[in-house]
Amino acid sequence: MSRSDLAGKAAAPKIARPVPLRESVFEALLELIISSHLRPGQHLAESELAEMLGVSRQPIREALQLLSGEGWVDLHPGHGAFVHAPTAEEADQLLAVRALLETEAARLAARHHTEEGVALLRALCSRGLAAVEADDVEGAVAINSELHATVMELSGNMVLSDLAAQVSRRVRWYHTPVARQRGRASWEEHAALIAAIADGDEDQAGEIMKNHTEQTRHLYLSQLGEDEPAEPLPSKRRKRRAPAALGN
Amino acid sequence: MSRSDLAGKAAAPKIARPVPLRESVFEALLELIISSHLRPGQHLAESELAEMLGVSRQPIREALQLLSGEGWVDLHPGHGAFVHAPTAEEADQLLAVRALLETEAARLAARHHTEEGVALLRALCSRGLAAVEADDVEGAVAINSELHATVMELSGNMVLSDLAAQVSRRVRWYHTPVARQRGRASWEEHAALIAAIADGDEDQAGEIMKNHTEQTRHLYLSQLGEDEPAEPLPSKRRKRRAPAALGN
DNA sequence: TTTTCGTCAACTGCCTACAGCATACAGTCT
DNA sequence: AGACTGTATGCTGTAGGCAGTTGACGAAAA
Repeated sequence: MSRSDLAGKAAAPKIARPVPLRESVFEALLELIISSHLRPGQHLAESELAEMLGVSRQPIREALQLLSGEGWVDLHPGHGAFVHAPTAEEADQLLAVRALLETEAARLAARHHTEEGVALLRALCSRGLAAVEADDVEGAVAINSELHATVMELSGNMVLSDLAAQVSRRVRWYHTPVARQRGRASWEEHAALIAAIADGDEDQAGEIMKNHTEQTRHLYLSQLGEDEPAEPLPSKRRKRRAPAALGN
Repeated sequence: MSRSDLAGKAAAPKIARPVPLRESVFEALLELIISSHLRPGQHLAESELAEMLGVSRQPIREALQLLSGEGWVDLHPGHGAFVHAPTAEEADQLLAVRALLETEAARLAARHHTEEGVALLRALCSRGLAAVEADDVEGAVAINSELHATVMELSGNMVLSDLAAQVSRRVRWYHTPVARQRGRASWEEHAALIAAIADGDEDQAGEIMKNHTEQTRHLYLSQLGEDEPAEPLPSKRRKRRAPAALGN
């Protein structure tokens, strides 16, 4: 009797992770991409990567698929993988979508706010402020991410949260040191946001988050405009997958 | 010299598609999942699927990764793949997010509207209406999808468009025959939406799309409430990657 | 010189095979 | 009887290898 006949059993497997090789490869390649050791548009030969990382081609292939799913590389069937070439236009769109998702999350968080949730946010906020005061930029950035992620969690919409996380990861392409520039102001906005959430004031929370994210967006863009020499490819239209047949 | 040294070359390869096996497998498995031949929570043994489809495990693995990326299956490292167990809660969240994305798209489409775009929408709308009049449900559904996809395109935000497409595909889990129920009303809303877009009236377009999608959402949910025996678990908060324990 | 065709190297997609775990079962001990 | 442990089976993760195809380079023809 094969295990798959036990439909519905699906007892939650232990999350003791042997950390499959594919994930290490994923991390390694991601690091190479972010650090620009693998450059945008570059063709990624599986054999080459396999040799470079000392593994076989199989884990490489799977890691590439994961990377493709998050938008780091483009997979062209029969032609291999290419490092995704980010454009200023795409960055703008990415940040706009992120703003949209986060704004909605803030509204929902305000609607469903709980004691513990607000307490958690407040704790993060003061930790973040402390980090800023101590000039601990790395720490502040980390806490900032955590705070935003927490707001997403508190929205109660897991789908929204997952999507936002995905988008946020992609923004890492443009890892300009924006956080350094916002400093205190950003954390004051956070405090105001938390207050609005605690009051259950949806509109206020949404408005604050909107301004907050839009401001980050403008900062990113001005930063990009400087050091990005603009993309060589003029934003080619991607092939479309079959549309989802569903009714409205 | 290896080909990958030619960074920046990245000439978009011809999209002459030999249709890799992995994609056929993807389609086949998706069909099996949607048709409930593979049931939610079921463990998918690679060897079994491989034998069933007459291919080796490799394309199966890759197809499973693709399916995982779109939320159809859950991958648990070291434990294999499980058919994702959708819940009413998730459906609600999915539809809420879709409404959010489509509403924003409608606003943007109104802002950036063009002659051709509006003409395209009008054509689709009348075709859709004709299909409804002719009781061609399948056709109407297809045209409806195309119309919504077109609005997404016209928003000019490719990231937003892709994300919405992804979400819309996931909604196919809940492929209740909603379209049959909305009928004419839906297409009248479409017409109003197009008029607002043509006028460049963002707020109006956004409002119409919001109502439009929210209505669909309510219809879906009421439908789900009926024929879905409702998930056994009373909307348990999802753990990190723990599978939805189904049918205990 | 420019164009076309043939040859060739390299790469992708796929298959087979093996090692390491995880789960299930049976036998043993308390 | 119940709990525990050893064993066996099946599955995943990975390696290695082969066939088909793509793209590039160079030679021959216009």
